[in-house]
Amino acid sequence: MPKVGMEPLRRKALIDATISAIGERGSLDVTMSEIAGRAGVSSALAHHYFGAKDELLFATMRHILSELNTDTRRALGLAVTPRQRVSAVVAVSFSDEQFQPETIAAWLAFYVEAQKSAALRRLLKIYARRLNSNLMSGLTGILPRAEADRVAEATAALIDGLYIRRALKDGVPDAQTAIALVEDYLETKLSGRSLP
Amino acid sequence: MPKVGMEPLRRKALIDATISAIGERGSLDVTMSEIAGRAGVSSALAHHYFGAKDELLFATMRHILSELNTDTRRALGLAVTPRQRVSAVVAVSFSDEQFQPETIAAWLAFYVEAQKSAALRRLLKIYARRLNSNLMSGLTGILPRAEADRVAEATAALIDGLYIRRALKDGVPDAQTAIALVEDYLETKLSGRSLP
DNA sequence: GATTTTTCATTGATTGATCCGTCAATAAAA
DNA sequence: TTTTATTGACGGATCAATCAATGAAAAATC
Repeated sequence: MPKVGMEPLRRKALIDATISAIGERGSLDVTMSEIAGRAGVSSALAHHYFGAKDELLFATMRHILSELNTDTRRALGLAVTPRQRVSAVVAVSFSDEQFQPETIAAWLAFYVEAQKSAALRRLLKIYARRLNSNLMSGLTGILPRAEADRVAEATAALIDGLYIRRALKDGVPDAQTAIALVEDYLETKLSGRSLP
Repeated sequence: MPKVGMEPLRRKALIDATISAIGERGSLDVTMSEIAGRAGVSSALAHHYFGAKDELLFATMRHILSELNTDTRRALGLAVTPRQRVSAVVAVSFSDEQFQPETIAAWLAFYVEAQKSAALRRLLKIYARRLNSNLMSGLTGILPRAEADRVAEATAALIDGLYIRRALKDGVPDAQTAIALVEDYLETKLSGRSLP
């Protein structure tokens, strides 16, 4: 069975297993054995490819954010008007790929872990900055700078808040409702406005 | 030193120590020894009064939510108009007592833990329901039912989102700005409206 | 008021379980 | 024969939880 070129396959399998394990258990308190087991390998192999648990978790978070980024770029590519850009960012955040319980649970768990790990914190700051930048790329075409800043901040907070509530399966259960809430907010802030 | 009636004092000290330990470390991964040490007692005593670590954590979360509730009731008591009731709820959420890094970090950590612990999940659901109910107690005096529901949901999500961002010390660092953001949202949704 | 007894407070030491990370060994391509 | 893939077993560290033992206040007894 041992064939060459297993590394990328195993890495992918282990990262997927990490997401599903974290998603099911709802926290980063998953053992290397459990993750490896889900990926169909021994825990020793997980250590072989990732060195330490920290690095596996880090790689997993990077993978999640990377997918979010890819999806966002694709959606932004299709948007034409500034208003569409804003909606595209929102839509992706609650898309089927991103708004899954497993992913959300992992995202939340990483948020907590970021308080301990400087590396994770850096990663999440990048996410936050990117989300802000993506929102601003649309908002600055509609609102004056200062106001755009505030709306971006509020929208980002709103998205994060809906995420966390989803994680607890409390209130706003489905993506449709979540999008509607954010869009409703944006509409009241943007309606009737145009480039000043 | 051993005197009678130590129990309530120790319990309080241990809960305070738990909050500060969690706040400093940023997660529930604190040992009983560390907590006990901060409270100036042995870990055996912590077990003596709380039985298990779970119960100490549970008691700590209950304490945090209980304080939030007390403050909210006081603020609501001073509010006269429905609009003031809404603002009171928001103000308390970001008051000096509630919006402290330690408390926020603990709150976030408990959010994650709630996915594992049914007891904690129940506690947080109560918090969510109470927050919603408190907001609605003002909003129903201003908006029609359906719309009030949506605004309450969005406001709650906004508050939670600002909390989580505060935990990461990213964006919206101070309470003033946070309150301004939420109030700005409320103003756009409520301005010019009155009981239909 | 002096004593004995009971209750409460407290801890050091220990146990048992969990889990990360390592390592030597195996097996199959290349 | 060298490289790559893979694992079982193990060492070592950490911790939650227990327990027997100690000391000191309070209550009961005389």
